[in-house]
Amino acid sequence: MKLNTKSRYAVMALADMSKFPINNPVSLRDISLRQSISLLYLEQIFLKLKKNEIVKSVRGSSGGYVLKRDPKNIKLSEIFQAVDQKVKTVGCKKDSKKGCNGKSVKCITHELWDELDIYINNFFENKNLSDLLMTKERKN
Amino acid sequence: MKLNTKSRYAVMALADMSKFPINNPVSLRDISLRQSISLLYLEQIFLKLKKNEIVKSVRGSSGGYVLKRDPKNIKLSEIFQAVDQKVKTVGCKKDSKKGCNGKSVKCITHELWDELDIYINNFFENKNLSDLLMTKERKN
DNA sequence: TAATACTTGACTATTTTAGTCGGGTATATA
DNA sequence: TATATACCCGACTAAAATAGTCAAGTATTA
Repeated sequence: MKLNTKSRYAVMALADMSKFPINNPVSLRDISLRQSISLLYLEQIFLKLKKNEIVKSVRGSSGGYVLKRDPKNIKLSEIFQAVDQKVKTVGCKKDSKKGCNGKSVKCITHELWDELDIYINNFFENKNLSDLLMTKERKN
Repeated sequence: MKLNTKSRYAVMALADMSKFPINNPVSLRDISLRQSISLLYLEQIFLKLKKNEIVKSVRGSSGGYVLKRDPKNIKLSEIFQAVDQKVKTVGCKKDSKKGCNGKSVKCITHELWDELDIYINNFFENKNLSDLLMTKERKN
């Protein structure tokens, strides 16, 4: 059970941005340097974040990306969805009336995986970007 | 974020076994047929479960595998550990005093991933094999 | 007009996953 | 005691997913 780098980097990059005054464009180059994430990879990730209305872009020199909303209003679950990281622990379809793996009955552990999905999603639903910063501040 | 088949099959197979009287060897062939899991793959999985003292084997004709403990006392977290499925959502080492990715500081989201790991592990710590069967019975 | 920075699709190497294969050994029962 | 059943185990492999890179742009500002 592992998180992929895309989601991890997305959260890291957005957390990085949150530390700067809103409306102040932050360039991917800077994020790349500060967080040690490949610039080219970041570009890929931010396109998705943009499409999903989490950030907006400011083109041209001294441009960059800007959070589209207050960090308080950006849930981690949104970020994950944006970068295609579904939290879907197994193949058999969630809530499917039909069975799993083409059979006519639900697999014996079906309810368990459904429950797990909900449980994990819940974690991300209840955390927003500003929560991350607060934790950080308390510690240092 | 996805569960691998090894852990899923392990739980499915053990849940299947739990339905039979304890001390009655259940053959992998039967589990394979009932749960539609490749026999050869099951063998791989059960070797691990055996090494980790979750089942014991009865060799020879009319042999099979037997749960080593009451289903009530087999936590899902044990099963996951047995089949090498660490719940470790990211690369940076849990609780590491040093930084992440070879840097001297913790990555900005480090605490978050630690928290997530604990959260998920908690789910598996608090569920045992017999819980699965009970859910099943309530529903049918 | 040069430099900065976003835009986009296609491509690729690496790693992980999900198995299979082959050749065993042990034991019950006919 | 033969034989079928069932566990044992390491090595191998195809396919999919991941984690990026590359090339060739466009927009904007200093």
